[in-house]
Amino acid sequence: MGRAPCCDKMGLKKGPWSSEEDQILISYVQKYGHGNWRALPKQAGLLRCGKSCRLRWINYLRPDIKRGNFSEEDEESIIKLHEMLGNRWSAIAARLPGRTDNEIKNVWHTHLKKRINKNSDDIICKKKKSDSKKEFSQKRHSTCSSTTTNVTDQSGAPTSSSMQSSQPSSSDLSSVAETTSFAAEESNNNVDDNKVVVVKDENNMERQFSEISSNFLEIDESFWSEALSVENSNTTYDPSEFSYPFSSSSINSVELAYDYGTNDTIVHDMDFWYDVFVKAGGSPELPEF
DNA sequence: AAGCATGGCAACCGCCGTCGC
DNA sequence: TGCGACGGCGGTTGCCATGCT
Repeated sequence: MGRAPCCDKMGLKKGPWSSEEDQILISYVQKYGHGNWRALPKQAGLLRCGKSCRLRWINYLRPDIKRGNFSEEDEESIIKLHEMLGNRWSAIAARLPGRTDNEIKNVWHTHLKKRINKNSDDIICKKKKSDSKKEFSQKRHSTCSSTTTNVTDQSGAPTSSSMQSSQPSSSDLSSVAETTSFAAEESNNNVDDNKVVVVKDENNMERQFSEISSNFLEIDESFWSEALSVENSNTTYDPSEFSYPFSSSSINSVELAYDYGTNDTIVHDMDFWYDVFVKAGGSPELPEF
């Protein structure tokens, strides 16, 4: 069953590309483009399969390829992106202009994975930081004013009441961020995992965030760096491409990642989320970019 | 200097999703 | 609706360079 690999065709060359082959491919693509990879080698006079041509072009011959060693910043970006996206090399590459998925994958396996393991001590430190954030979150219950309501969905998924349909336009986001404020009172000072914070924006529109402290702990540097990357991409993002929320039970994450969960998803300005996060009791020391 | 081990990286393989017929 | 062609992706392989003994 299944299609035979295209390179199984008789007479097709495999292995490293010669400079002559490279030149043929480059000049052909520059002249005619690469509308059909399978047909390309035949038309260009290359004894390669289309897949091989495509790979060679994408990973090596493309004019916008940034060659050379990865900078420290690049490597940090990869580590953070991998933390958020996992082994989705193409998604990571899309956020690093000029770098290919193959290159990033290689760098990860040869350098960064080892570095991560080596830095496991740092992860422990990060955990301690999260613990202090939790402490901060609990402490604020005695000082921060807000209203709370019960979350009714047993699965932990956002309830319909917490997924509001009214959405600000993208252009409104900055102003919303500046003026978001808490509703005036808190009915219960105890930490209760079934409560949500109700935040009102400048239009007096209620916006709900759960107070499940463990969910708050998921909103760490990774969240902010991903939010930043989404913001910098300057496009409407695809929720499926966004690693937050990790699960439907992460009510805060849902609320943060989606603009109240409608189909017309809008990404809030990161300042907005930071404002909400801090006002909701997140450590003001975070994020650290 | 020779042989072996290890690392780095280009390229390949096979699976999957999408699209057109 | 089913099927094949195709592109894209992630995992893996294998070659070559370098380091070590």
